[in-house]
Amino acid sequence: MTFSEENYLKSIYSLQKDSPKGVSTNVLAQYLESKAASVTEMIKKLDEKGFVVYQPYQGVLLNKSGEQVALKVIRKHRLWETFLAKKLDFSWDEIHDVAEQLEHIKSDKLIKELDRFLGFPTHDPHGDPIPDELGNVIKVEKKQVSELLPGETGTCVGVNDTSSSFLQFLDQQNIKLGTEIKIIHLQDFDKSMTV
Amino acid sequence: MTFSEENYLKSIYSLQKDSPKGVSTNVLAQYLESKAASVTEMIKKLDEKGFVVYQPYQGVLLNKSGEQVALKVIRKHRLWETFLAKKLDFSWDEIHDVAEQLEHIKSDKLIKELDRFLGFPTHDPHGDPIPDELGNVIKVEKKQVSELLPGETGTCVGVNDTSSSFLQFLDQQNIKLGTEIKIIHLQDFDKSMTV
DNA sequence: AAATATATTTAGGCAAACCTAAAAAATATA
DNA sequence: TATATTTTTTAGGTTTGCCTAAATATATTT
Repeated sequence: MTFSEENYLKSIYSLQKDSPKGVSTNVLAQYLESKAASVTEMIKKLDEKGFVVYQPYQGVLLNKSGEQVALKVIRKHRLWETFLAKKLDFSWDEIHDVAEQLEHIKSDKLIKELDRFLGFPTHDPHGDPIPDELGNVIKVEKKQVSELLPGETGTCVGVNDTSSSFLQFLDQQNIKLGTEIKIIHLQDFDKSMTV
Repeated sequence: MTFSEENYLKSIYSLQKDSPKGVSTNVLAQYLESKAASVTEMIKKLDEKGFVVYQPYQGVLLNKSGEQVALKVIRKHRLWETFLAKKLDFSWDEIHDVAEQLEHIKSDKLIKELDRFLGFPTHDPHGDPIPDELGNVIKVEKKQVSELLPGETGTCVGVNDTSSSFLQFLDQQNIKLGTEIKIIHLQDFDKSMTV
């Protein structure tokens, strides 16, 4: 399993939730910052190897085996993100790029020991659940801040926009994971305030 | 700088101590478990890029720039080995293969933070010195156990043979880093005993 | 010094992963 | 439905890093 193959499987995993009939070549290419022709080539190979189901012009979906690989990579990614944030003083917006590299390290013992060292965390610093060794993922009910009404309160469990600028903005506002957010007033043009 | 290029520079660094006039193509090929033709190709590229001095048929040596890269990779390798051994319960003989992968992760902040997290270690679990950020390496006077005379005492600071079987043998004999070794009796056929 | 042996380089190939440009299929529009 | 547009695939190239086999240079023997 090469780095590139792992990245394809991980990307298909993320994208197939929104396109359950098949992830299109173009969408995948854009997500991977690659070209459609490269994607066609790779998913044909992944199909031959038995990780995905690919039907020309119909898009691609993971099968059981591909999903297990994707979940293992995601597990590693999120464990490393947790390590970087909790043990190494990395800030929210710095962990992703490094975890993107660390997730490809091959060593079952390493995953196991890292998990133990971190105290078997269930969620990463972005609030996303960490799949367990068997590939099971805990689902959390999430609401968008925009869905909250004035007076309502929620706990920040994650973010959708992971751009550096947005994460830095949150740090500046002292909004972290677990921070309670209360909508004090809602302007007509959608303006909310935090407590 | 690719993984492969880093491995070449690291290998040349290790080998050039014993062949200060130039590391031969064949020796390098054997060390890297590769073939002479592949080595010739790569060192020509590294020469063009300005990391080594290569003269056909005369072998290859690192220049300043190549040495700095090699030392940085070695620094990362040894910091990761320290991490695996001290924080993740990896045994002496298990750390090398994983560190071999981790040493190629690219992030200056990661090295810095890992160093701090480990308490700025000066030596790795094998007793080898960890180069500092500037590439300076502490030299330790080492003696071979075979150079000690009966009655003399020394402290174990490292091993030369890093094979699994030998490291397991040492574990079994309860010989660790820092273990004091005293030669009690020396048989004619070179047989020593520990205290 | 000539012949043989060894080490090194050159030449030509291969697989992975990417690319552009052209062809073909699917979808949308008139 | 026929035409135009978009999406996807195919065909042909490129780079990196590896290989084998053949050619060439160096080293060792005799």
